[in-house]
Amino acid sequence: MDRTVALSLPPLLLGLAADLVRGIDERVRAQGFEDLRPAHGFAFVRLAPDGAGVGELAEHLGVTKQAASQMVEELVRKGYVERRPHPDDARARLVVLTERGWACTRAAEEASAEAVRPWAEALGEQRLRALRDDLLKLAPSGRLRPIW
Amino acid sequence: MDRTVALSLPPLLLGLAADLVRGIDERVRAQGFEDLRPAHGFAFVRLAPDGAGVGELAEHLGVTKQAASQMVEELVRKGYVERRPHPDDARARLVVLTERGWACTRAAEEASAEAVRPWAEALGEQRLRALRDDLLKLAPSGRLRPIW
DNA sequence: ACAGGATCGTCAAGGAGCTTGACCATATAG
DNA sequence: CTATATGGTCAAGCTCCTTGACGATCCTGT
Repeated sequence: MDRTVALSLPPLLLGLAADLVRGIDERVRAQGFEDLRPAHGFAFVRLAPDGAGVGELAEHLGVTKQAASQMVEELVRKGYVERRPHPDDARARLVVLTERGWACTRAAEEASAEAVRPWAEALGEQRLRALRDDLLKLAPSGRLRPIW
Repeated sequence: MDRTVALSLPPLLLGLAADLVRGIDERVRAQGFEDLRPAHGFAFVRLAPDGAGVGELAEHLGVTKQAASQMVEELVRKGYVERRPHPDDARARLVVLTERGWACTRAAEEASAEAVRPWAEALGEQRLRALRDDLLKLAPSGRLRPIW
């Protein structure tokens, strides 16, 4: 395969990803959530549906349980989540979003849509959909972790 | 524009970017460069052509001069770069790759090509080229910085 | 029923990588 | 030829992550 094409992809993709993260982060902060960083957004993704345990959150973020526990402690202190006793397991605790946590999640969703909007203008709806389909085929793992 | 498409793009793109970084990093390390992290690769990108000053490197990475200076110090200690006096400015120093630095750069290039190879198989050469063209239109800024 | 081991989560200490603030040396402008 | 701007470093501190140790609760085999 064409090596020139192959070698041009990583910088383009990583640059675009960095721009995207920055764009979303700025908008979310502008909505009044200035005490949050992008990493917190990745946590919310896991916590949003039904809550999760600290271990599950750690697995999702790709960090140790201790690190996840510390992040939860921070989010509790800032009022975005709360720890509840797990219904079936007295060892475990279920970390769930508070109302403020949900408000932030909605703001992040809106921010994402706005950050992507210029792409629709640049590519057209059709190619944007094709882009989505292509990315879907490349099957990224569920893990959303800031590795670099 | 279709909100569903818009909202599906960020996780896909970020997940793929994370996978890509991990894939390249693993291959580079496997080639014997175990004392380097992805962030060093971004530095090499800026240093490779003709070297650069600490300030320029800092700008490229999106960190303070002090942070860039510390990274240079680390790379000097590990033998990947060296500091030379700047020909025209006695204040400045030119940071350039050593032979080992160039070897690593070549290894990273090869690693990138290999990490992308599965994409060509999944999409076909034509759509991969279209993907490249689309990403090019979305004009990411030159900055390659791990923000999240 | 219960001993042995696995699992959930936290506490504590330490380290890597970044920041801010202060500072020299040199370059450039008025 | 002072006055200010710029390139780079030194030092201290902060943030987020890690490893290690631990108590509490669960599960499994006998």
